[in-house]
Amino acid sequence: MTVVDHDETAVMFKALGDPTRLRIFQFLRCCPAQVALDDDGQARPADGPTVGEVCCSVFGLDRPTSTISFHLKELRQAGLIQMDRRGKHMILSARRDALARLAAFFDPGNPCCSEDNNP
Amino acid sequence: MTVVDHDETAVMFKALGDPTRLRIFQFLRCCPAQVALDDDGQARPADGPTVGEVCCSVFGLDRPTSTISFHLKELRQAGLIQMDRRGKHMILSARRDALARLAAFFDPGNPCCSEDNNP
DNA sequence: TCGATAATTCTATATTTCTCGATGTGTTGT
DNA sequence: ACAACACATCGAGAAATATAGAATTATCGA
Repeated sequence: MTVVDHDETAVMFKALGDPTRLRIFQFLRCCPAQVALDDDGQARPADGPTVGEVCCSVFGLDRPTSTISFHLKELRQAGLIQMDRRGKHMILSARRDALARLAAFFDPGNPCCSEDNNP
Repeated sequence: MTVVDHDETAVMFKALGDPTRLRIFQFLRCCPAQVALDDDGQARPADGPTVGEVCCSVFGLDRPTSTISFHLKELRQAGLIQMDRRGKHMILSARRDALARLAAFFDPGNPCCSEDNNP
């Protein structure tokens, strides 16, 4: 059984608790980055929305990129998104492990009363 | 397909984004209130943890009830919990519709790219 | 190397949030 | 009616957060 760390999970929820960040996250979730295989065999986002594109698509130019940058940092530090440099751009993508973790948190079949969650 | 209101969902996430509230919510989720049938045939929590019990179980007496009250109000206003008066006590319970909504939000099968979510 | 582009960091400010003690409200038992 | 109990609300203070503009870093192309 997966041990759920409440504090880490709370950080994720807090990150998603801001409407601006939630819109960004939903946008990224819906525009999955193409993946390419690394030299190591690791899958890495090879193409996808950039910071500017998110800023434009989600907010229609009426917000400075510094604000978006701030929110992207929050999402990244919460473990919700990944940012990979691609030349001058940064490629953004939602982290699937984060999505899986949150999905598991709300899974009705999840035995939440185990000692993992109620120490 | 259910239309997802981002702002309302963000309010839920914000409510769960505080460690104190997340612990309360998890506690309530794991201690489901017994339900009784109302005169109208409506199911209502008939028994379950009270404010004082939550305060004691989750925080071990080292917090004033006013603080817990503040967080319970946040959870209630976010639509995450229900509070029913039972004499001097308040019976607390996690709202199943909220849980279902959040579960649907993270459901991998959820077609998040529909116009519902990307206006 | 220089300029242009993309994005981050810095600084300041306004707002919100969390916390706690004191006070208030509602209910039960006597 | 009155005291005791459970909980909510109020008020204040400290801390965190969101926002935007200015300055900075990093990368690419000429």
